[in-house]
Amino acid sequence: MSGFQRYKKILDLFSEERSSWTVLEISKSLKTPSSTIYRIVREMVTAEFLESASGSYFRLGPAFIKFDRIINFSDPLVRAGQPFLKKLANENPITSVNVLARLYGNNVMCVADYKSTSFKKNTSYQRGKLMPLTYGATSRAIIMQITGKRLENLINLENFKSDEDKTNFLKELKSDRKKGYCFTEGQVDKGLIGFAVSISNKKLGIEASLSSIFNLDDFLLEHEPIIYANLTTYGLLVEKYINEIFDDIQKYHHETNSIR
Amino acid sequence: MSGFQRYKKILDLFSEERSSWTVLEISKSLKTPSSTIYRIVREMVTAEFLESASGSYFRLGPAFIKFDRIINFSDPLVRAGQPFLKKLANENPITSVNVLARLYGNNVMCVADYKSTSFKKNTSYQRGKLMPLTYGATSRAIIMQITGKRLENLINLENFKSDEDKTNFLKELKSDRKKGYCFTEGQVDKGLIGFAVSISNKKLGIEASLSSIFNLDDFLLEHEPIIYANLTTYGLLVEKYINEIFDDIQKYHHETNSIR
DNA sequence: CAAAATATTATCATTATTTAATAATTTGTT
DNA sequence: AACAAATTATTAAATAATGATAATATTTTG
Repeated sequence: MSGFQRYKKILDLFSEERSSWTVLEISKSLKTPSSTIYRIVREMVTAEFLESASGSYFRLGPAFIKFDRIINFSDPLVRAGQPFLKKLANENPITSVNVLARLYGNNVMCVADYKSTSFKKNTSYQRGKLMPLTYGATSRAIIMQITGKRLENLINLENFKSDEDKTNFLKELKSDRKKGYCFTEGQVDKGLIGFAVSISNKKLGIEASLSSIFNLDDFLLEHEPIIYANLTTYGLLVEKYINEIFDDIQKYHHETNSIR
Repeated sequence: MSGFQRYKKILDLFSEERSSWTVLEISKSLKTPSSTIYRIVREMVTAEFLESASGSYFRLGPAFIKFDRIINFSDPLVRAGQPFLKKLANENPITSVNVLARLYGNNVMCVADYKSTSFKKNTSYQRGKLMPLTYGATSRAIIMQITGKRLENLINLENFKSDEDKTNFLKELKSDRKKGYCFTEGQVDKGLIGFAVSISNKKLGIEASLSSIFNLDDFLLEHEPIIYANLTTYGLLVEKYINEIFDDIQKYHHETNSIR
């Protein structure tokens, strides 16, 4: 274990389910002597990536909150899309959760969410949550942008029950790509349905989606056209704003570089 | 530059104002050969602490969003306090921003915030934001819990304009400690006033505060008793819930340890 | 579409850091 | 105060990082 991995392995132990660890527990878990872990943990506490809690336990430190905030205020997708989520929620015909998600490596991650105040159920769609790659409209609207070798590689990482399932998935992907939007029912959370459109920006390397999630019970067929119209309109708006933000960044970098 | 510092120094370059850097820029800024930076950046991209953007720029990666989420769902202060912020906002006599903040090392950091929907002004009180140590009620309600040598050390890190300023600050701190709450006017944002109470849990090493921030223009003297009553009530409730969460954690650790 | 310019990765001898066993110290608890 | 647990300090040996340079990739441009 060397380089950044040394630190990453420790951080990866911390989860929602198990959010505090003692040095001895880490040491056992990573099969590394405690004197080594003590030194590494001390370093990370100094850097505020860990902090000591009660009873010789340690937990994740404030550095993550700080950097998350910086991303939230500077990530082009979040900056461009966040303000529209609430509007989308208000214009949807029924109560909804509205989500911006992105491809990160081999995962789909939700980067912003807005739930109508009257939406009751707990959902899996929350900022920071990793989503399954091949389930749900949110993810599908992202993968359907990807083609060729890269799509193949991504898909091969997933465990399909059978070859038939895989072929089916690819077929649906193709038809969704043609339609320009995705719809799925109960694939992520039971009793919920999702609609999604793609969002992308080649220059910024953004492969994302905008989606609205509804209670199946609330849904009537007549809502469908309004939902699609909203998603399409706001999807285009988000892409437009991403472009504007991209231009701003370009301009800024140009300026700061010419000053030197 | 060695150990975790090697990585931290790079991450610390990224800010709200300057959220993307090229390897060459990093290399210049840290006075380190680019071949070295290329290697380190590659490591961090693999670990998702950085990600490559367009035009050979890099920005902060999704790992921060993921870990922030884990903190948000597991930090005892956030878990205990978050749900009350909205209630506090609704019960306050005038529109408000309500904030949970914590001492982290030598800084005060806002860890959760809820703004009444009708609150118009932009404020400095947002999750992840570092607050000045000696300005504002939010910070003061935290520092007033600290005494002796530790208080001295903290205070000495701050630049007071004069010795008189420092003595004054300490005097006010003492009187606030007696009263049990803090009030300040326009110290952080112009035109805003803040009220705060302390929140602490010795076992968990939490030194925090709960505060409500109002527009000076909205404020009438008759609001004061209600504001204090709300803050005090909810402050105690938050402490109670922190204790319950602490007991849960204890129990969980006891169980998982005895299984082994 | 080829050539020039940039960006990125690979190589490797040198230098510096990390490791982990053990001892020493500090901290917390009855 | 006495004990146990947690943490830090000290080492030689093992390992990894550095940075100058060369080799590729990738973009940009004429």
